[in-house]
Amino acid sequence: MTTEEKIFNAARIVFQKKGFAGARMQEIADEAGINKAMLHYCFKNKQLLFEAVFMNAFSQLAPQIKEIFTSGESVFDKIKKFTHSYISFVIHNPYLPQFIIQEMNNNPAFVMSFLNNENRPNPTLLITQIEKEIADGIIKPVNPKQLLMDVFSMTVFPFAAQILAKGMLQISDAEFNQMMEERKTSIAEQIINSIKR
Amino acid sequence: MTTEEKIFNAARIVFQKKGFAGARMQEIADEAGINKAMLHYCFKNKQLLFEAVFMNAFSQLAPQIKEIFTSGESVFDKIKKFTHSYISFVIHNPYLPQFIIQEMNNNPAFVMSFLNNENRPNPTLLITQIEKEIADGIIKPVNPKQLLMDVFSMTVFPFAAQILAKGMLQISDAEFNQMMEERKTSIAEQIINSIKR
DNA sequence: GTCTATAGCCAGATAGAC
DNA sequence: GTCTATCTGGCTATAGAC
Repeated sequence: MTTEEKIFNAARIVFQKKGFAGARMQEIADEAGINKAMLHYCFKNKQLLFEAVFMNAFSQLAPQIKEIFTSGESVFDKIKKFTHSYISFVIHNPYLPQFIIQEMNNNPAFVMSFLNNENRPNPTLLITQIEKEIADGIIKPVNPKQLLMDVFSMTVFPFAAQILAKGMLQISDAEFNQMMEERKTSIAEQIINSIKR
Repeated sequence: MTTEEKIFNAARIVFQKKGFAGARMQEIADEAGINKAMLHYCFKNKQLLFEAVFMNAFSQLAPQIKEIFTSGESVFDKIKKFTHSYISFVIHNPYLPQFIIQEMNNNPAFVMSFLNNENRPNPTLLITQIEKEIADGIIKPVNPKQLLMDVFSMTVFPFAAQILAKGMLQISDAEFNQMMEERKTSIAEQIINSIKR
């Protein structure tokens, strides 16, 4: 593993746990097992190191969103695939959702820059598809955006609010993971069941 | 409005927007329209000021959780009441959920201290009640904790991930509020519909 | 490329006048 | 109580030896 990779991985851990403002360059250096000066040698400054980490985090999740937004399958299949692939991935990167949401709130301007480029996932096609399947009598009449909000909510929230959820519902780490395994299929089942004709 | 109240309100605004680590005492003082030294005169230090704000934020939401956890109504009625009252409140305090979730992640140890006291909302009774209504044939067999996770997810997530959700689904502030109004009733309808016998 | 030492700045906190 | 001025520590960033 190159020094740059060691720094990058350490930075990911620290930034995801503390956020941009709370992270300390010294802590990242310690985590990487190298000297603080190397961070600046490799990544110039804190902001650029952060942007590298954030962009990487975002790019790991974006393809799955893009898939549900643009693939040619039926709406039901898309929902099934999304919940399954998203949870499968994020169960091994449990701090990613909260990290992204947090930094979006703390620094919306910066983040919007690459939510507004032409590569951002665009829901228009999927919304049109939902409207078409409603017209075809496959799906009950629903607000397509509400449907998408439901899917994202049920899938992402348990991870984004992980500590709160564990504390409130009094569930252990093991039980949490077990529940998320179940949700890979149960979320799609419930939603599809409630909207199918 | 007393000076203390001016400071407290300013602190709430800044802390909720920037988080503990990102907030600056100077910014809070400017927001309050008073001098930085007054912050320390009134609240001793940044940590204590933050704790006052956080505890206040948490105590505004806790009663609604307690209500669903302990009141004597049916499970269906509880779900209906919770989604309605939670959204009604939070629509006027839209940064509260994200604020609480963020600081829980950044500083779990501190927050757990008052999630672990005897006053914390305890879900045990509600879980028992759900199991009873399942045994009575009112509710289909489901994992009670998954059911609660569903309710919280659908209700809280849109606010917690507000900026992300607005960006992804391309919805304006007005449209967002309109959607949340609909969700006051639609969430409960969908969930109840999917679990009732 | 990797380190030590340090510059320079900024934010939290305090002293002290009024 | 409210202010101005200042101290102090810690953090980002850099200079410079090896």
